[in-house]
Amino acid sequence: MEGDADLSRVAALVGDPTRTRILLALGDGRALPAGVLANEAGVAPSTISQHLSNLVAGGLLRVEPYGRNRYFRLAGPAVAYALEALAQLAPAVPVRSLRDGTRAEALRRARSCYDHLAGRLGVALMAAFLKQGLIEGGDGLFHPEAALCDRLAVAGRDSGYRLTAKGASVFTGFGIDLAGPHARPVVRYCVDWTEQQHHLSGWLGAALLERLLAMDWLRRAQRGRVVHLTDDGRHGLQRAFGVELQVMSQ
Amino acid sequence: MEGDADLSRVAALVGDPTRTRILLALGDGRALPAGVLANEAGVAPSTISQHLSNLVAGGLLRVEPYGRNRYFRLAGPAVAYALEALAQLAPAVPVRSLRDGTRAEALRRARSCYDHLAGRLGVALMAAFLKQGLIEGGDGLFHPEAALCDRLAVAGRDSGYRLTAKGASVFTGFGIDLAGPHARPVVRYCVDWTEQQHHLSGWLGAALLERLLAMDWLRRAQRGRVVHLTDDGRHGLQRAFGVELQVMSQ
DNA sequence: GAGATGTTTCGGCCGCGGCCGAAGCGTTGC
DNA sequence: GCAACGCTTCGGCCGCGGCCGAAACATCTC
Repeated sequence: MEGDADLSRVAALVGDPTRTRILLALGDGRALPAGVLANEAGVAPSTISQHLSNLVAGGLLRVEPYGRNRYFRLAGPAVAYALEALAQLAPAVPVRSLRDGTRAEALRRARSCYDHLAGRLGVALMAAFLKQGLIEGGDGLFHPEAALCDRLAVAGRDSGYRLTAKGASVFTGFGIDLAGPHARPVVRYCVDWTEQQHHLSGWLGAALLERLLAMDWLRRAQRGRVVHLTDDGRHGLQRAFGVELQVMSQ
Repeated sequence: MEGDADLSRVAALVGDPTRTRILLALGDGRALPAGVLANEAGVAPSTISQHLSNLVAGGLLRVEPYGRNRYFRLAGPAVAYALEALAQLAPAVPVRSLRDGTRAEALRRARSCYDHLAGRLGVALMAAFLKQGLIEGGDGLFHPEAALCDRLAVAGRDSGYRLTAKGASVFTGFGIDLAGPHARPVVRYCVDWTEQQHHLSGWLGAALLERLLAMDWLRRAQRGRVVHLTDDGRHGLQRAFGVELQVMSQ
């Protein structure tokens, strides 16, 4: 009979308007520094700081210090699920909650993360690249900066993954020009927030997304970070990289 | 940008310890009067009344007046899902949340509702009885008292379902003695809370559960309302009533 | 080092909201 | 009818917690 106390404490954390704004701002898995969140929530830095420390103490947020900034993000998919479940209960417009439900699903399916692919599609591509031997490595260690996605790419360290000779040839054949120096590491990875697995980022990740959009294998949604896989794209990715995509269309 | 206000309002409703106790007390779909809830939560009647009216206004609870009592229950499965999702976030013991998860699943699968069967098993049985012509009728109208399960069986009105001649014969052959007067209607139904479909209650519902336990086709869990279907039970129910039970074992 | 920027800690103000007891209203039962 | 019971409404008390500004702390830049 102590579970109720925990439950209400967690719910009370979500139940403050300012904290709700914080959680929703981080709802898609981004990591944002305290100052940005203060601005977004419309409260003083001191206030946001207290809220953030409460949310971290309550296990809803994780904090990743980086330089003089501290980046906050949702502690995991379970937090987002809880937010979705609560949003279902909000009266508001039932139509909107339905549309938002499909939008959330689309976001989980395939989205852009800064400048590269994320979601189930991003994870599936990364898995295919490894299986086909286009990329190798991955030391299994936890690289904290990877969780921040490309946001901090310039400052990042070795990702643990390397492009293979076969990979260089295949990607070149795919229309991606690998020659010349690049301002940032060619191969990096992020821990995909919804899938909890790696997806490709770095220079190659960005070039790949750009190329897929140019070929019309992917299309950006009008608003937001969702991308849609076209029929050409589904067939093409399977032929080019052996990607197995179940119900990935649309 | 008004969704956050709704979300935080709902979360704030859950985020009070007393209200959490109310919600958890109703967590399995029961309907309880205000006085019982006041007792359970340990607050004065006036206090519980305010909480209950807030919860109803917030769409988390439904109220069903009956006589001089007012019965409260969760507004729907979505509320229970949200509570489960929040409970997942409660730090506590991660082991416990896993066990509770399987317990919640078992509860959804098959449970006793007062003195008869509910959950997926109860709904599947009801469907089989209708399909086999053991019971007929069901006028499709909403009978509010049905939602209260057998708690109010004595005071209930006509359920809309009738036992057929074939049904009388089959149930008699199954070892249920239908002869003689019964203190309450033989056939009644409840709106199953997790499945949102009808399951059998009334005198027959109680007699059936009793018989299934006696035959060791069902076993009660040590604690709580969960019942487990034995292997004999799964095969027996399929043979006797043509019940299709997919992954119902254990 | 000095200054700029980002973040946290502290102290104090203030309002929201939970709590109770008393009184009011509706239903049931004799 | 009157009494008992269940629940709600009202008024008032009180404490928790969100809010801010000021100051301290940490980190990067020059």
